[in-house]
Amino acid sequence: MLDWYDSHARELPWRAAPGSNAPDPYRVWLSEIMLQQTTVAAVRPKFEAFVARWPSVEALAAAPEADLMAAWAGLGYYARARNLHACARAVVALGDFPTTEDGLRALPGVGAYTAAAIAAIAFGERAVVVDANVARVVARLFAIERPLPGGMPEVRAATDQITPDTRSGDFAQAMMDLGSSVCTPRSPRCLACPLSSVCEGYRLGHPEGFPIKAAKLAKPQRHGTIFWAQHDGKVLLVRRPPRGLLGGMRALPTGPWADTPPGLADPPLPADWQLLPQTVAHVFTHFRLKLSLAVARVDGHAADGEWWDETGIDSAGLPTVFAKAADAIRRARW
DNA sequence: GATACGTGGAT
DNA sequence: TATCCAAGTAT
Repeated sequence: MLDWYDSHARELPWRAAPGSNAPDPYRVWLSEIMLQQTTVAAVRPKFEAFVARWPSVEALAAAPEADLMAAWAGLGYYARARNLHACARAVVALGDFPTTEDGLRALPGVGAYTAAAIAAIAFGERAVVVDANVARVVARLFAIERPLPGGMPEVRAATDQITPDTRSGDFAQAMMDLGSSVCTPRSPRCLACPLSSVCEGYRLGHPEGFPIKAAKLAKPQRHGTIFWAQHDGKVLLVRRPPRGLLGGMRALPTGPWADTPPGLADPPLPADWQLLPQTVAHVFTHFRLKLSLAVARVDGHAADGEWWDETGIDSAGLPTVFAKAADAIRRARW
């Protein structure tokens, strides 16, 4: 795997250049948080923007949390952004990043995977790094029958057996690159795989059958209403509660979310609200949302929130669901 | 152990 | 269009 990595590693902005010294722990940490359940393609431009704006953990810790949340907009899983800020401050308070897996594990937003990845990649510690790519490769390599996630202890034990004592960070990244480009979920390219000669899943003739996974639950359909209050070229935005869905993010005001369209229930301020004919659909991790769009021209009513220049709404740092709704409303004639 | 938590690309 | 899936963590 290390030989394969030396000739096939992807060039990624958070990786040290080939032949250079160990990568910057700040960049490794930031990239690992961003990459949690998120594709490389989505992370790359966000990572570049973050390190350009905040080149060090000290700079990130000193930033207002609202700036960080807005910069994170569009990446999803916004608890990561809140934890990122808390973690940066914790690291500054400590003086530097912990260098051990246990020390890293204690930081906000750093779980078992991320602690192992940072320890191995940034600090050269031997650590067993198991992400979704590694789990898939290892489940095929050993033809692990126990469905995931219940079979994760078995996957972890098998990964431990094949993790080398040196360059375990490169080994982890090699396994992830292999999972991403060769040992893919649907149609693995076994003819290009350096492990095919020792892969039990390949020998059995159905590597794509691993890992076995528990069935997923259907997503319920829910409904809600977005309120677009416009006054003198400005639109009312609010800050969502600090925890829960889209927690802490700047947002358009919404009414309750329910099993049937809630209409004009719970507007942010009294006005002559008008429902537009179109709706906006959005899919979250665990439910589908169909949004009605309520609009009103208001005359300077007091309301909790901030009035944001409508033409600059793209710079407000809105989560995608609200950006979609804003686009639909601005394109509509009303 | 189960559930909440986003989004966009691939198939 | 529908489904799957991603460098998971917190509770």
